Amino acid sequence: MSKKKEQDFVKEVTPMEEDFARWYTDIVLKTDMVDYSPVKGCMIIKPYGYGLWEEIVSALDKRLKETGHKNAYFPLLIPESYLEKEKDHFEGFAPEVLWVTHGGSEELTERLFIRPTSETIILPMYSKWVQSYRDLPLLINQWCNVVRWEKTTRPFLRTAEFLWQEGHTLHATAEEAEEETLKILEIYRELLEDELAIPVILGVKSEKEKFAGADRTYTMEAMMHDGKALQAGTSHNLGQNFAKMFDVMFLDRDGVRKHGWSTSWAITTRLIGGIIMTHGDNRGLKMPPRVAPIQVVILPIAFHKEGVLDKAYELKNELAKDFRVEIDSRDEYSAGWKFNYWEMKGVPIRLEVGPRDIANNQVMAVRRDTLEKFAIPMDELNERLGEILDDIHNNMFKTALEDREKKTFVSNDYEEIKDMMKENKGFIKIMWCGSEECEDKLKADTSATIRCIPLEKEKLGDKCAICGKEAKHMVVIGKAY
RNA sequence: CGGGGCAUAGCGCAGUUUGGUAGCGUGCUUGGUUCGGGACCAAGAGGUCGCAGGUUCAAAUCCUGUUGCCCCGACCA
Repeated sequence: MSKKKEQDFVKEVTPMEEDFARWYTDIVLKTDMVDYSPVKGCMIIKPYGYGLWEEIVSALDKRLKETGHKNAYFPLLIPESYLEKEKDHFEGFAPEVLWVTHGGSEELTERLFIRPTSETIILPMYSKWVQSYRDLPLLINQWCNVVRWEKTTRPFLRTAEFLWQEGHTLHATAEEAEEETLKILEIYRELLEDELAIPVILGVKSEKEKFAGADRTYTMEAMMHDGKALQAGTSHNLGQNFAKMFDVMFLDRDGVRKHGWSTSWAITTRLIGGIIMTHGDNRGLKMPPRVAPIQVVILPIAFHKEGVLDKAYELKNELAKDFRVEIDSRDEYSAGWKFNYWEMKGVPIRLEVGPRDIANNQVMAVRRDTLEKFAIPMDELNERLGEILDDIHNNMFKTALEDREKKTFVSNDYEEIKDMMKENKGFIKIMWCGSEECEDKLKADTSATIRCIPLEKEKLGDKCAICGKEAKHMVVIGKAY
């Protein structure tokens, strides 16, 4: 299809080559995922955006339950006095904490803050609940909202209030805590790659980039269309740091009272931004089939003609047994308009049913990922659609992976690294000595950061690309959201 | 938090320079004709010009303040 013609179809969306940020905003608003709210940085997640979140939630929640985690709910408000014990950790969050000072017109005797994360309220509870090694491990997760009073906000990517899950576990040994941290990282990888079709690089954060109060932060990093990195989820091994802060102790087999070993881990509504910026194109969204709120949309064609509408609804009922399906029988829009509308919404498969199809006992199908159009015999429909959805998933993953590979470079020449980052080409794999000085220098010179030290090690040389001293790790660097 | 831009009908914009009856496109409503890649005709509805002060006979337009949104940087999931 010609450029010009393609433009006409999607006149509501700014092309991403022209202005990536604007493209993102257009998509997010015009596909009815969010709206702005009267409070800065707070977004309204509309049904189509929330439907996607619900699918993400259910895919992850299922996996967490299968691995023995239980959901609970802790309060939104935390008393100020709970901060005393964790001053260092809290300093990281202090500038973006929102305070509650009044109940009605009366000033509270003690200020409350709205959770930016819940370690502060959860760990003190654990210290009350845990007495013996027999109480461990404690594997709790909560789905909730948190508030971080951010200055610069963008829908999904950075909002003052966002939805997430935060897991908080407690273990009897360091080994178990480390094992848990890695197990969660693997679950997150499955969620991203097998459900959202987003390829990720698993790795460890540098000392500088890790969560305040963690011994070790594992991360998964994804690459967006513009070559920037999105931290898509983190899993922290907190060691005994928080247990010591909040006196979380248990009596072990050997009769000795010990501090527990804790972990925490989270994914957020930011993943929706990741889906948009990994898969979207100038026609709009491409929903990964396994979490798409609508997997199949049926468009009855020329449905004033006898039998068409009945057939379309009959089809819908049949498909609803296996898929999330919707029918668009609005009379006030033309077929062509609806094609573009549902493509912008990113629905993976569109089915057209018209008089000609009914006569041939078939439907016409169009894939959102390839825009291929083909006929499917009516009696094979459910089976074939299942296969096609899988194929769309695989194709989207493959395309995203190829895109990332294309924008991933290797360099050990600092001048070249600076030049490449100036053009924001994507990720660069470099060797690093491990010093914070080099990390700071890189950031000052290029505004890129060390995204992670990948779990898959590679040796690209002996010397740090920044200072030339002996290298310790291969790291992936990039500009981040 | 620094630097820049914007705010007028649901959405996109003109009008602001030079103060003087609130406009256009699209969408919306009603009726009709259409219907396999953004259809057409006709008639309608819709606005305290972001908010608060000020100047003036008169303010969308000039002045002051303020809020929100967007973009680029520093901090963060």
